[in-house]
Amino acid sequence: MFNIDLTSRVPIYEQLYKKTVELVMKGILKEQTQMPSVRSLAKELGVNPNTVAKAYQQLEHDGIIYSVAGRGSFISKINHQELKEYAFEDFDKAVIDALKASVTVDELCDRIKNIGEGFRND
Amino acid sequence: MFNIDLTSRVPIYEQLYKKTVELVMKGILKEQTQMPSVRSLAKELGVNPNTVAKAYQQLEHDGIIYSVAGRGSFISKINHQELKEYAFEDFDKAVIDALKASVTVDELCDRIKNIGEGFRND
DNA sequence: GAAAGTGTATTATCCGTAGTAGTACACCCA
DNA sequence: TGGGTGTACTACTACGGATAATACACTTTC
Repeated sequence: MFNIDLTSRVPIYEQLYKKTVELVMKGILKEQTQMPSVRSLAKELGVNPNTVAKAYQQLEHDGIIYSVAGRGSFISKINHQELKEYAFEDFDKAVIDALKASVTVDELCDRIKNIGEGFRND
Repeated sequence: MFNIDLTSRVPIYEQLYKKTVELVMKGILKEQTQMPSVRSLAKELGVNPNTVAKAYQQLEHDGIIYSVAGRGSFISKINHQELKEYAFEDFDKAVIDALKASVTVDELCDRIKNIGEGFRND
C-alpha cells in the first residue's frame, strides 16, 4: 500500500507524503481512517521511524492528517479541490519548462492523451 | 543569457544544461556556435569553473555540444526531435504523477491551455 | 496501577552529492 | 612564446537525507 522506491533520488519521506496524498485522492484513505503507526510502517518499509515521522509531520502541517500523541495519526477532513491544486504544482512547473523549450500547447495536450490511453490507475 | 538561480534546489550544472537545451530549441544557439569558455562563464555566473565544466561534459555526453581541447566548446548538429523528446521526459513524469492522483486527462489539458495563454517565451 | 503502544523530541553519526579551491597537463592559435 | 582552451585530479567544505539510540508524555488496554 505504501510501497516506496529506496533507490529513487526522491527522498523517502517525500515519497510517503505523495503516496498518502494519492491514496486520499483515490478515496482509499477516507476521513478518520487511522494511518499505520510510525514504528510499524517504518518496520514494514525497512526504514527509520524518524523518516516516517518526518513524512507524518509534513502531512499534518499541510492539514492532510492529524496526529494525537498516544493515539495515532488519522486522515483529516479533506478538501479534494485543495489537494488537486497540490497535485498541480509539479505539473505546472513541468509545463512551463516544456513551453520554455519551445514545445507547443497542442503538442503537450496530444502527449497527455497518449499517456492517458495507456494508463491504468490501480 | 545563461542566468541561473543560485538559491534553487536544482544543481547549478543541471540548470546550465537545461538552459543550454532551451537556447538551442529556441534557435538562439545554432550549430557551430561557440559556447562561452568554462572559465569565462564561471566568472560571469560567479561559480566554480569545475561546475561549468561538469555541465559541458554532460552536454557533450548527450551530443548537444562538442568540446575541443585548446579551442573551445561548440553546438553540435542538432536533431530537434530528439531534443524535444528530452524535454518531454520530466513532463511525462509529471503527467503520470497527476494521473495517479486521480486528475483527469481533460483537466490537465485545460490546465495547460490556461498556462499557455499567460506565457511569454522570451 | 502496570504494560504496551502511540506521537514527539533530542542528539549524534554516517553518507552521498554539490560545490569550491588549487593545481597541473595537453592542446590550439595568434 | 604566451595566453587561452578543455580536461583531470585531489582535497576540502557544506548540506540534506537517513540512521541509531534514547527519552518523554500521552492513551489504551488488561
